[in-house]
Amino acid sequence: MTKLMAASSFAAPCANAAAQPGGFLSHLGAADLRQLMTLGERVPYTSQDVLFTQGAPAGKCFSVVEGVVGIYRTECDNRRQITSFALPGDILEIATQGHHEVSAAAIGPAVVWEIPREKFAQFASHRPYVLNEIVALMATEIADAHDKMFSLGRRAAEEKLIVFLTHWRDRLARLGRDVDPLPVPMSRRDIADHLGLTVETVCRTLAKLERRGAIEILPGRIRLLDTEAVAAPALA
Amino acid sequence: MTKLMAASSFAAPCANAAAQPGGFLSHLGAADLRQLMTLGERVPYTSQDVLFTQGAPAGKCFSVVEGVVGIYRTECDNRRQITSFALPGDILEIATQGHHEVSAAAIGPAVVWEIPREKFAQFASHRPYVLNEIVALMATEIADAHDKMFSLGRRAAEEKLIVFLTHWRDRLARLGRDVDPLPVPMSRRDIADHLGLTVETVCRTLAKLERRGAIEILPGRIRLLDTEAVAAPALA
DNA sequence: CGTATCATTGACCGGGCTCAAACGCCGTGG
DNA sequence: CCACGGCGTTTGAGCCCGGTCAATGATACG
Repeated sequence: MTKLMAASSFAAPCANAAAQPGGFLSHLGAADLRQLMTLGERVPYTSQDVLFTQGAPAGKCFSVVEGVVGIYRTECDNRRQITSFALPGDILEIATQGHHEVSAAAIGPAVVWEIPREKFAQFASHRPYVLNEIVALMATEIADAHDKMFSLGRRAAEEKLIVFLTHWRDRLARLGRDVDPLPVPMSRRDIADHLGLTVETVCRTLAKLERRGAIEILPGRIRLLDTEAVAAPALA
Repeated sequence: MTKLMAASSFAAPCANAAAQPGGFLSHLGAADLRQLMTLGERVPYTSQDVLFTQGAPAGKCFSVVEGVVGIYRTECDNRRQITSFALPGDILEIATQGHHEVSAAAIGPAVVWEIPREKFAQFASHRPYVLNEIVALMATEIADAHDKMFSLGRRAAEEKLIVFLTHWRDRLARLGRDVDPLPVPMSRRDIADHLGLTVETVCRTLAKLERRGAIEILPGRIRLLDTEAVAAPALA
């Protein structure tokens, strides 16, 4: 019933695609990928490290290689809204011009592949198909944002949690991870700031779901039991 | 204190850029624009008309020419989240592949320029700079989405209203509209569904703001008085 | 003039927030 | 090795913002 942060389980090497800078640009040829690698560098971060800050000039693009990175927007330094959790293969700030509109920080240990904006622009300039990839990527990012806006504006606490957990499970599963006891590396505060709730409400709602037999809370993990039934009315 | 829908004020021709299909592609040459025009068509809509529906196959791109178009996502047909209000010059579903992720409906009379997806893709395929425009456009759309997520998750009702009104004013002002008595063509329900509130809360909060002297409620319009002072702590 | 829809206001309630305390885990230093 | 303190989690008590239900007024429309 208590917490025993098993962060290492998340920094574990992943067997598949995302180990390269462009799990996203998987449509690129091997030669392109190799050259792209040389233009950027792998940067390791430890828990809570900040990759970039809202308002700062945007000089690089980022791609998560290992771990989880939280993307968030703050105001007055007290209120925070985590807009997404980036996983290996996800790209950050690929089209940001000028200044960062959001901040990013590592949730636990992480490795990020970083490339200066000009170098990437130059690389893409004579590879028109790369732009198409980027457009497709941004389109799915926008679709995700719409989903989250609906959740934030129109779902109750319990439904927010269930949808969040099932989506999180689906994303990890798509990366080939073991999700039976679903790893939940982010803190209760992170979850709260992502769903527009408070820490207390997150704890209470999770406890309620556990009492009802919908989930089982383990240290650093959550086992999803009959969320399908509970979430049925909650799915699109 | 009551409502006298002055929708016509919003269908009024606008003097500047957005009268063309691509207020967005304003960087295009005149020749390009003229050809683009011939590939699409101007379609008039009346209030509440649906442009496209979430889940339907996406066959066209849209660009608002006159009026306001609400973009929304629904679930179970009762809950609705309006993710944005599109104004003249705004592009809709430009990069959507497959099916629409959202629906769109006219808020009052509107004129929309529509082009089949294949035709636009063909037009853009040998004009690489068009893709760059699209990427920039989507980047600002994503930044807007982050703003809205913050509002939905971390702002109280009063702050949501104030921020919404000031942003709306700024957008209209950028289009060269008269915003002193700020036109508010959307219904209270639309505003509620955009801010994650109920109709009653929107009414009550607006009334409270009026009582406090921050705004003045007129039929179809709202005059912003000292929102600067009230909104000061609410701005980023 | 009757009807439907929207806006507004009131009464009431409840979900989620606030404040507070207890607990477990971990790192630190004696 | 253990005591201590800090941090994150959990749980309780109480309250308030905002939702629900309901009634009234106002407006557009047929």
